[in-house]
Amino acid sequence: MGISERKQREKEEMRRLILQTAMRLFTERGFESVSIRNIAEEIEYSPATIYLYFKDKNELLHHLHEEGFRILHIQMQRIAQLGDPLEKLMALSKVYIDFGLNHPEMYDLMFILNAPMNYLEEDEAWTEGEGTFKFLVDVIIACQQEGRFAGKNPLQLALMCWSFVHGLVSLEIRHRTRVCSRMQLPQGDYMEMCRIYFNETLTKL
Amino acid sequence: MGISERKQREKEEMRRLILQTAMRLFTERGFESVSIRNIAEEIEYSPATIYLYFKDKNELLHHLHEEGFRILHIQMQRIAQLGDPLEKLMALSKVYIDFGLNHPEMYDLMFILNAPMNYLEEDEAWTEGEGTFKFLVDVIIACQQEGRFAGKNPLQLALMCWSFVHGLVSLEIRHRTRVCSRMQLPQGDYMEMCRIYFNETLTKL
DNA sequence: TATTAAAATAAACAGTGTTTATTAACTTTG
DNA sequence: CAAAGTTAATAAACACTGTTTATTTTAATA
Repeated sequence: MGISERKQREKEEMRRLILQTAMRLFTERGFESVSIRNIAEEIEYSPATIYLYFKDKNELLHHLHEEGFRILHIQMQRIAQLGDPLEKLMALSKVYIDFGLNHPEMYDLMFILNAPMNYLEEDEAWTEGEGTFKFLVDVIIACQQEGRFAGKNPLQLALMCWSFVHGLVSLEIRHRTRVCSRMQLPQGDYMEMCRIYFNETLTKL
Repeated sequence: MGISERKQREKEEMRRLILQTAMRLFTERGFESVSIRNIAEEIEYSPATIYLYFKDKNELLHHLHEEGFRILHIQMQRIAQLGDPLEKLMALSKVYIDFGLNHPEMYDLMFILNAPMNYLEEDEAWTEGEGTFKFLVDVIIACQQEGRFAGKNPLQLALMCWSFVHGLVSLEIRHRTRVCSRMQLPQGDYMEMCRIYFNETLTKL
């Protein structure tokens, strides 16, 4: 009997419709301006219906944050084709920064907002973040196999690199780089800073 | 006639009472769990009274964020007494990171949350942030006067340093360093990372 | 077709930031 | 001192929020 299979399929389609609509509204209006009611209205269902497909708003946001990681990982795939590990590191940071600046709402959800983390249990792993982090660690280990960053803990170096680019993106997204706009610092020249960081400083290790 | 002066003083006292109570509740329970009604209840006034002293919640949060900068600046004063500019840079980053980790709610408000920025007009300066940033820039210029970081834009270097430490603190505060807890990276060894960043890499410029 | 199971919803609950009309308190003036 | 005027405080409402429960509608099975 294919009915239960069709129902399963319809349920899955509904979940995707909700997620898709939510994603569109969030990126259009921002997270602070979209409610469960707004999403329900957009898909022409009652608010309570959404709770038949998602436990609460945190679960919904967690799923959207997973979707964000899928998009980021697609961008990251291209880096694997590069030869030089240090070039990989530069390219990875460019992909990361571009992603953050081009999809600020998505980046917010993935790396700044509490909601998707609140969905996780106390000791539950943040698998999406771990996957991305491991990608960075592997690039750094590849650098070390070429003799760079000798004797340094690759995890520590990875966290340092991540902190640097996350700092740049999150200060920008949350409008703290306003301090620079009054000064003569050329705005948005993030890759130049990455070049200094990776090519001129980190490589000296 | 000292009556209007007394009234002025009472108004100021009330403002301070509200701010003080708000600060206490926010640091106790976190920003997401404290409402205007909670603050009003705590000081035994009606919610509407708070709106006689502050235009809206953004203004209240902006004032609290100013208070946070005052606390941070007090910590930063001690650095002026140090001789070596590079030591100053290290000490400054330590003060900044310690502040963030010891006062996560305050740091959140100052460098992550949108609210205090939303209070500012479109083209209005973020004076608190600029003051702190300028302090960092001056330390870096002092380093350059000793021959370090030759030919580099001090503002750019300042943003790089800030991004690095902000990245560390904000990833920690928003629970993204969870990715490290599963791996063998020693948690919370932020000053070691700063040492590598400032002493082993930046100084090579 | 009647019964059973599933899906969707209306309505309510408890909360939020904020505004308005009303009351209470105090200051100034006649 | 009492009346008028001014300021401070509030009760109540508005338009929201996330979420739950009891009810109704829809669809599948017997």
